[in-house]
Amino acid sequence: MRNWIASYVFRVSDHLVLRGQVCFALYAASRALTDVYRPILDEFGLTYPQYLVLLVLWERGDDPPTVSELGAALRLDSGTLSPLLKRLAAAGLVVRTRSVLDERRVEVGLTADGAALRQRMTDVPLRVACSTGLDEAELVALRDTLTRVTETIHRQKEQ
Amino acid sequence: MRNWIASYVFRVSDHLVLRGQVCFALYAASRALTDVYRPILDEFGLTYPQYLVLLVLWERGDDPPTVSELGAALRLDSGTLSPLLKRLAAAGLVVRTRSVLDERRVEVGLTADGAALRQRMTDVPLRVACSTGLDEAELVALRDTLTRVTETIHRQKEQ
DNA sequence: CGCAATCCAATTGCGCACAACTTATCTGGC
DNA sequence: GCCAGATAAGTTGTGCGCAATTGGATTGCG
Repeated sequence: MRNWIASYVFRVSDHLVLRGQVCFALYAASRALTDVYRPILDEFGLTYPQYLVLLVLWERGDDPPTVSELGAALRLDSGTLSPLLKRLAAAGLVVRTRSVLDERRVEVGLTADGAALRQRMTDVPLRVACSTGLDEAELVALRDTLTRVTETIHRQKEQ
Repeated sequence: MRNWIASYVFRVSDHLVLRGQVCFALYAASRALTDVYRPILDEFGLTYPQYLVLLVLWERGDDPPTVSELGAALRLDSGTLSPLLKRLAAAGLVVRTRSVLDERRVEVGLTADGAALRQRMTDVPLRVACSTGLDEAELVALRDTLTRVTETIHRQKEQ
């Protein structure tokens, strides 16, 4: 058990073991954290990706992003966002308006209800962070490592 | 509510900021890594969850797991696994057989093709690990932190 | 100006994830 | 042996996530 920690690459390339791979750890942790969010977001009638969209809109304030800009922030394409935004609009949280200057673009703005939701959800990240069992330093380190991995991968793709 | 958590959440800027949250970093990194797998697994006609199922089957060797046991290893339920296993069976990589001792159970075994695939895929984890840009120590630390988070969350759920 | 190339959002199709439910089988208490 | 409850796998329905395509708007180049 010890010497396999000492040699991640060698062991894995030799034996293809599930528990030894970062990829599975990442996949499992991501779904586990979504499980923590689900009952909390259910109180607000939201799914996790819908909540992420609202995070971006709250952050943007008076400057409603286009579907593309939302996609760039969340790394999601129109195939995912179009129906998701339709559901947020049907819930009365969001309005979609064709840009006057460029009719290809659709601007995604908050309704009063959508904007008001922000105040009611301020403690959500706190509740989720607690469930990880990590302390502050570990949370920050984890976030920064993951962000670095994501950016490394995306940089490679652009070339 | 502990104070250290509050300082984690509010470190980067105010409330509810996308880039400041571990949850988004995890979600983004998981999808980014799946993006790395996609073209590689395409060569073998597999999706990422199908590859994970094969990892478990290869690891088990002569002892074919039931659908439930597969589900416990991957944290997936029959609603996900049943159709996935059907597709693996249609691809000729897997056979599903009702247990003789307990006819509720379905044992998932490898075909010759499914078993042979292991040899052809030994270098897959290496190719993916390289794309993260992390060194060996970082990979091991990341994997262990994520595994700890996942287990903490699951322990909380069982209570 | 003309029009091909580009861009943007939406749509289609497929494969997860997961909740809720159904069907078949098994177990324990009597 | 009988049956209530538990268990296993499958099915249905919803919502992502992403590739590929479509249709309308815009840009740029000659």
